[in-house]
Amino acid sequence: MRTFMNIAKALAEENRVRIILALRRGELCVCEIIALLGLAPSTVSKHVSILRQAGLVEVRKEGRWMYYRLAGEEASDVVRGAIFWAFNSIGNSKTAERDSKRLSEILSAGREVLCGLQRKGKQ
Amino acid sequence: MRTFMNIAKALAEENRVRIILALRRGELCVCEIIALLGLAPSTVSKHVSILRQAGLVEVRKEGRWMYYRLAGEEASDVVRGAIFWAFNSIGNSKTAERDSKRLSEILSAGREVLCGLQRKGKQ
DNA sequence: TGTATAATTCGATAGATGGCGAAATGGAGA
DNA sequence: TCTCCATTTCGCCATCTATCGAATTATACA
Repeated sequence: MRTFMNIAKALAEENRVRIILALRRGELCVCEIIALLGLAPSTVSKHVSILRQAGLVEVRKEGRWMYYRLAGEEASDVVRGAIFWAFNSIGNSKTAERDSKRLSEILSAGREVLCGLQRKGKQ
Repeated sequence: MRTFMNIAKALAEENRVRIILALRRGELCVCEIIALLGLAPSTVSKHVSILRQAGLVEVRKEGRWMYYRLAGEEASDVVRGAIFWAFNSIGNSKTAERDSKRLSEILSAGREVLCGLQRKGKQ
């Protein structure tokens, strides 16, 4: 029950749900999520932390950057069920489409622009 | 998105989730839910109201009593998906079993005892 | 019509939560 | 080592929410 409640609480906030939806495309670093949601870095960090504690997302560290991704097939039934429910319910919602478009712009600008020019793989 | 968020928020509270689980057995009147959860009537009323607004439960009025039941097959995908996710995730949890046992006791005592002797269907 | 009662609504309050900015952390590069 | 910067943690504040008791509503029955 505790696990389920943690996940339900994690999903009970729209910005966190938007993060989940945005991660369908693949992993994102924090600064990209910040750009998408338009929130303060500390706020976004808190949100992804809650999603991580709930088991909905996983994290990979690369240098100074943290890359978040959706929990995969190895995740528990509860987690996969939650993600399935969310995608099925709002995967095609207006909000999801708007965010998807916005995320395309953010990513097409190049991660170098967004996250600093010093980044590994800059051009 | 609004619909989904309403449901997610409704599920983000343990007492409300316990109500959902308890309703698997069939409809319950408010006083039975009160007995199960051990909360004040006003609190329980608020909870079922939130569940109803989210579309997770439906209500039937019979005299002075309100009978709540789970949303049925005619409900939207979002609603049915939420209920499916919850049952699949915690239908067999310790909490669910404990509540189920407790509910058996409550119901076996007879609704007349719990909800008043004046009730239609009394012996 | 009056009383009793199941349920809801209202009003108040304590605790949880989302938000930000400032400070701390940790890794990359000079 | 020192500096820079992405991210996180911390402290604070505003808002939301769960809870209760009191008042209200609505229905059954005398």
